[in-house]
Amino acid sequence: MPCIPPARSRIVMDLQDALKSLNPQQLEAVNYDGGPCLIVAGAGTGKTKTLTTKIAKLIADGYHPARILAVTFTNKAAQEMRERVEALVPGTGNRVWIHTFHSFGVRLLRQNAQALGLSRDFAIYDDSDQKKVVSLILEQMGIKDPKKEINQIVSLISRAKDDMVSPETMMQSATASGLDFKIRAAEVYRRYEQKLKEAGALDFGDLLVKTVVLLRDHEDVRNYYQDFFQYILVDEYQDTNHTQYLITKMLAAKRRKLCVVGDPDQSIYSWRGANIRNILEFEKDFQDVKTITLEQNYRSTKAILDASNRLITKNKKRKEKNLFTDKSQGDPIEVRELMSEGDEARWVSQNIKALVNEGASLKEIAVFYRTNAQSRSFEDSFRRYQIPYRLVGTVRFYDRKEIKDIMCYARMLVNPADNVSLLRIINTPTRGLGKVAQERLLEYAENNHISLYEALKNAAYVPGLSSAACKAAVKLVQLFENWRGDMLLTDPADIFHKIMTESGYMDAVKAEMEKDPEAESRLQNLDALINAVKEYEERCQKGEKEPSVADFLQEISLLSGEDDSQADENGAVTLMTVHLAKGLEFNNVFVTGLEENLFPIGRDNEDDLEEERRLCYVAMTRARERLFLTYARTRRKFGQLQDNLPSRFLFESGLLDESEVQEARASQPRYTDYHSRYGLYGAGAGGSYSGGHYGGGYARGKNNFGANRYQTFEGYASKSRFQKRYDADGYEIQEDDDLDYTSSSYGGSSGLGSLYAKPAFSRPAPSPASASQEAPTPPAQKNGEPAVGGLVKHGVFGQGKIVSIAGSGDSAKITVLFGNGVRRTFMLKFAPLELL
DNA sequence: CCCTGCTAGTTTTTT
DNA sequence: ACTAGCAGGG
Repeated sequence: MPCIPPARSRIVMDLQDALKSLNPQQLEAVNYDGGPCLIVAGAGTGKTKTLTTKIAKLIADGYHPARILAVTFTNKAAQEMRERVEALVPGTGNRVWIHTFHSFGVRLLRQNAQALGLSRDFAIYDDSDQKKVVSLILEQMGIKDPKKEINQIVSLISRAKDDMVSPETMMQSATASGLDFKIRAAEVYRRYEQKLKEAGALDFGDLLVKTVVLLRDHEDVRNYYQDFFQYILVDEYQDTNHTQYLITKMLAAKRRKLCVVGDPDQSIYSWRGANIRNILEFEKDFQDVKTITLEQNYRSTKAILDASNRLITKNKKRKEKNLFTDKSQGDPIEVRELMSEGDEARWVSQNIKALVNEGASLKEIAVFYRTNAQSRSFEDSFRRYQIPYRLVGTVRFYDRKEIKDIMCYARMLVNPADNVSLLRIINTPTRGLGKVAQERLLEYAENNHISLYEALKNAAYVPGLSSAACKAAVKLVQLFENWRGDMLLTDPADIFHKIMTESGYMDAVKAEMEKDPEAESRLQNLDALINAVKEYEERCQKGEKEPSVADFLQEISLLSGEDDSQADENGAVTLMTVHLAKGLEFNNVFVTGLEENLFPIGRDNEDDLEEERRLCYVAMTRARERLFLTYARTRRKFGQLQDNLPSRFLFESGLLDESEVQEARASQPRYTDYHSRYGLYGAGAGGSYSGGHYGGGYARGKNNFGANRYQTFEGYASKSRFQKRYDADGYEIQEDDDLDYTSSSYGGSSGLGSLYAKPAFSRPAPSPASASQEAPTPPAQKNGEPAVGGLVKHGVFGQGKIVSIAGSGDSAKITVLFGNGVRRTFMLKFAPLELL
């Protein structure tokens, strides 16, 4: 966890020491034990420390650890809080209820599944599952082009749930609006709820909605928890949504022992349904609120704090608050204009190198950007400069294909009605239940109001199902029934292992490795999954609960990327979106892409702009010592080159001066001019340039070559202390000119079609050019039966030897090793081979 | 069943 | 610019 350097977090402090180390406001927050309490904690003001100390103090004062509820924003934050409480009051860390709202919901819903008519082992659908459901519904509704609407509708449904809007209510307002799309969306929502119910599944939103319903409609349950929780603490309150607000309010209604902590200036999740009003109006929502503001910042230098403060005061809708620090002024903040995103990445890389030379540790360096897409240029550049990095929050472990596949098998075991999961793996690995068979089965299930799995069981009665498919179905059902029996006898890790092997999945991956060595990582991931299950089992042992597949599934479905990326954070630069940076801190921070239309990203109303500003504020306030801000004058978006202006946030924070920029730009040639002068641009590129009339060049490269050289001209509104580090000729980094000719074709008008100019080191083409000119070859099996070891001829690949023949009938496959080393597998019935 | 080539969507952020 | 997902052909 980068937010607390290990050296510091390992200091074991007892409660008395901790109390002594607090400032008066923090101490007041810790000691206050009256009614509802709002702690407005600015960036870097020791919020987590205050919260954990407060929990420890409550316990010391006689509150029962197991009857304190602390809600955090992420699982990772929950974990951290747990550790810190444990350090302060040993033996209690695992007893306090420390959860995210979602995992708290899971816990409550499991405990009270009966009251809601819910299975304890409900499945949890993530957004890809949601999408799948919506797409099935749209298909059923006969929408012609369903793909277009899926994302929009999923998002509408999720937002509706955040606000406790039912399908019926949504339909009413849709009808009132008269908009076709809205009416359709409301109808999809209704069917969606139906489908989830049938599948015994809850989506993320449901975890909160059902919790509200449970507490609201079941007086006994409500009473029980209102009494049970003696104290409730909610962190990151500025990012709570309406359902979370309702849960908080209901739980705290009786005892009124509620403490919420947050910073309105760091509210950055409105797009996910978070409602900043929750914190702004806390004092109206609850009577006799005690408000404590933490304003002393212990994190950043004065320079950093001042610039951040200047920026955030440009927001109109905020609670007045003025952070101050005892720290020194520190190094000036560096703002740097670069010509392109490639340049930006390169500049950042060079500065990272410089920082490291000065003794900085890589793990104390972070690069932030507004959109995930921006990570790419940094990754490229870091690889060239050999800077180790870790990318946070992109592909989650549990989102990887092979993991999801196996998880879907497991989900089917726990919950046979889970159609979405079954659809995913019904033919993975391929077992003869292809598209047609799936359609028949789905149709049958739909007509008879049974689950897909039931249909599979009744395969023999499904009209139109081929006998082969029927056999395959019986086999698959047998697999599932066997595993289900095994679940009673053996532990989850063993079940997962059985799934992987007995389903044929392992073999399929291994077979894939023959062709594609990359597949090996999939095997490793599967191995990692088994390990994860084993770790889970150990956790259960410690917590003295019985491990089960169902429980494991629920636990991991709430994990995000950061939660399981603890691997190898030592000695690596951190790359992440600004959103993920919330709550973290680093000695050295680069905030990149500070351009209009990117950061702030194009949003059209004042509220959205204010949120972008808060986002920038969050980014800047992550830095302890050094802060670097960069923007690129041109950037590629959707493959189009765009000219951008520096972000208004640079001006608002007083770090850049309008006139400074204009002056510098007036005296400098434009980027595109430069290229035209050097004739680097080919005809194909012209269209994408603002000028649009540069012709006559040769190739269209990625052109950072030119951009890099350009830096020798100098003279921008640069305040870089590092600018002199460029070599006099600007060529210093030999390998960094990504002028590659592979990425683009010669101008379309040249008539060369798809011929690419490959660099010398590219892989040799598998098919000889001469062969590709030949006419299609006649079908196979002209003369007798093929046999292993026999010789064949292929129109493109030439002569080859039969390596293996697998399967029989229509699905028989033949693998041939050709003279040029190419190995190919064909369907025997289609193979364009001639027996020799 | 597997490969290829084409198209469309992506790029705002995610518990 | 890049990719995933597909239709169509072998």
